[in-house]
Amino acid sequence: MPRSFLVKKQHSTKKPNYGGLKSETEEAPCGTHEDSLLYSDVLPHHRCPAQSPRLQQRAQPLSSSSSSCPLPSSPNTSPLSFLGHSSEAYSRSPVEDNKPAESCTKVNLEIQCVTGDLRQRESLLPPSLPLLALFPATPPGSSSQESFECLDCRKELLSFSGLAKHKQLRCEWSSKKYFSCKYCEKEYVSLGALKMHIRTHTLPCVCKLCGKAFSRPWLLQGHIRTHTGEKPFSCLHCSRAFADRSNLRAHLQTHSEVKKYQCASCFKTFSRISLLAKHQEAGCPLS
DNA sequence: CTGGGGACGGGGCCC
DNA sequence: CGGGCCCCGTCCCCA
Repeated sequence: MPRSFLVKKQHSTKKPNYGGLKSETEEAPCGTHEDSLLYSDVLPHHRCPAQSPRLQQRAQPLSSSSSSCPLPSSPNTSPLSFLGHSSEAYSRSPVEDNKPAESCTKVNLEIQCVTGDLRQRESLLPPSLPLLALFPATPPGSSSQESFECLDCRKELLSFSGLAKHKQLRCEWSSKKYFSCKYCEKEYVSLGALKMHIRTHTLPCVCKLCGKAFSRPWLLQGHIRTHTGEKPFSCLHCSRAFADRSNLRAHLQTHSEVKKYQCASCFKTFSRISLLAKHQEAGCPLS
């Protein structure tokens, strides 16, 4: 599992300096803090068809140049900047400046999603660039009969109204919605999942003792136990206690005669899959 | 080198 | 829909 969002990134120091984190997030303490979802947090990446894994299969060659994807796709670029809106107004977040997060939550949220809906896509385009001009279903010179192609399912319709009706009522792909994270490339089918994921970027839960930031309250609670020394998870087989349930679970493996993870070659068992992996990487003598 | 503990992460599930 | 919790997992450190 990638740990790119881990706060702890200084491998050489056991006690990382969280001063920088504190300055950015201390005004958004967990528990009272509401997720600071801004426009830019939940606005979709403006993917051209070729950017979507699903759409990629059906992507048609729109153009040989990068202009085939006229919409901005960089997560660092305000998706609305090209619409004439103030880029700053839509891209600021607690991570990017030191404004109290609470002030950001007052922003009237406009949740959009990546969808195949023609009207929504069109609304994201500059008024000067009609959608059909960007994605002609009939390449110039290839046919005399003009048609309108659904970009999502490749079905061709004879009229614009037919295309609109198709997308509204019949196109299976057009009803699929995607919520994209502006900080990374991840996509989610629900807004709730995306909001939770965004917390791994914004890290709204801040330890008041050391300033370290976490994505979720219970992670902070677990961290606070490292300060207080509280160990609520006790082993039933010995006197040991743990601050973390996962660590108790791992500890319970040490009491087990047969460990959970077994080498298929020598049948030696290990309490952790990482130990089994090490055993196999080092070269099992019987393998 | 191995095994175990500590700290922490993300996704999913339930309420 | 959001919060809390659980599960599974990783990485680091140390004996």
